[in-house]
Amino acid sequence: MTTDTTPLTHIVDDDEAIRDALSWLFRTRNVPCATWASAEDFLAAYQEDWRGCIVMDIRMHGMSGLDCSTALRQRGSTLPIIFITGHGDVPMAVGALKRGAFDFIEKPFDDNALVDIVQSALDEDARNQARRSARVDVAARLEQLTGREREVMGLILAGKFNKVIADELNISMRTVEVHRARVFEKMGVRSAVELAQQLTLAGLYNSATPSAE
Amino acid sequence: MTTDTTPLTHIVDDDEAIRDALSWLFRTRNVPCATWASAEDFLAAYQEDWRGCIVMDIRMHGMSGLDCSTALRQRGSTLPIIFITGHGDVPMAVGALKRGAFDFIEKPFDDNALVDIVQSALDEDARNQARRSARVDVAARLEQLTGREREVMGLILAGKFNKVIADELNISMRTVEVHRARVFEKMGVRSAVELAQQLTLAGLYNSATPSAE
DNA sequence: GGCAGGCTTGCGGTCATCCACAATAGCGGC
DNA sequence: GCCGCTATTGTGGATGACCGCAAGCCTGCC
Repeated sequence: MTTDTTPLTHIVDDDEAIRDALSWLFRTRNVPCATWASAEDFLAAYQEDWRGCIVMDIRMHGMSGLDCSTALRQRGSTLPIIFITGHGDVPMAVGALKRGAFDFIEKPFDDNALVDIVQSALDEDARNQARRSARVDVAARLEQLTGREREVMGLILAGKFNKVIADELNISMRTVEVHRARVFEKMGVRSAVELAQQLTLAGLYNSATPSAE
Repeated sequence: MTTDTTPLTHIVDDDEAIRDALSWLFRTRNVPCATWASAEDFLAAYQEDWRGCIVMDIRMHGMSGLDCSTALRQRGSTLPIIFITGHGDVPMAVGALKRGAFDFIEKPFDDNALVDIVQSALDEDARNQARRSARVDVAARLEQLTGREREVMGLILAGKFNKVIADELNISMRTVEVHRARVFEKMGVRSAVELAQQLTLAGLYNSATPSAE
């Protein structure tokens, strides 16, 4: 678990008046927040393990909000982004949402509505982080496996007996047993069932389960 | 597999001129389509196993497109819906997309762009159907299980030994073995590993896998 | 009352898994 | 050359999974 960061609502806007207004709004509602005067500033500071959400103007001097969101996604971020715009149109809103924005609202907006949206964005991020950390954890464990162990694991998940695995890899059953034990140990599970659940949940293993029938 | 229906693009609009125009457009592009003069007509005819997508005006006499989509979702439909509007605004578009609409475009629209959107909607539906049919299949198998069998299955997926299961249910090991065999048989798998994969993939089992550590 | 379906159990045997103990061998780095 | 890591194999035994055969009990339904 590398999560030591508190959820923060990041305000990204090149208009100081807006930053101050939003900042004040969130603080009075007990929503921790930080402000950034440009997309560039925010991107420069951004760390992978940040949690929370982003409230960002779509039109700014320099990098636009849309470009900023694209850059974030490329860096693997899943932080929910709420776009704010003064002169938005339908295609822009649709494009932003289809690219994964959390919401898209127009100025002037209702304070209460925005706070509600931010709250649900924070909730979504919390859910994402839970799934994500599970995936990262499993991925890290997979990294520790040696090549042979990975091979054996694949055959275990294909439901094959140690005997068959030994045959396919042209090694003895005993060796398979050793690899198998190491796989379980390194993956932190105590049975093939747990292994299957862990990998299937994390979506890190595409078993070619031969559907019966 | 109950899928015997061909993917159809359903045009729902109360303006006959639009219906004719869209219908002509799709036919000339080899996209099979059907037309409906109102949301009510469409809903009355709609069947669970329909595939394809929906191109619907958001503002119509009688039931609106948004209400129609809500009704469809309540009936379990996941058909991608593309909204078309003459006088849409940003909040309306955002609302529609956040409720699961596939796209939201304004009139006048570009023919080629619409056909492209419909194509990707059809693709998405095909993907959804694949996932869905797997889920439905597994759900049907789960239905066949008796209460006791479901209980035993839960404990198997929790990674417990037959001995422990027998203990917890206050029955003999032999009985557990019988149930276990029936579970595998009815679920169409040949091992606990396959069972775990199938259920985890279908998302129909929330294993309280005690994370090692 | 009889029949079907579900839940239960025992016996005995085969096959698979898991593990401790013990050992050989290649490879890259200090 | 020694060390650490990985891959390899063997023996033997404890434990668990799976199966065929056989059978008793209870409940709901015709």
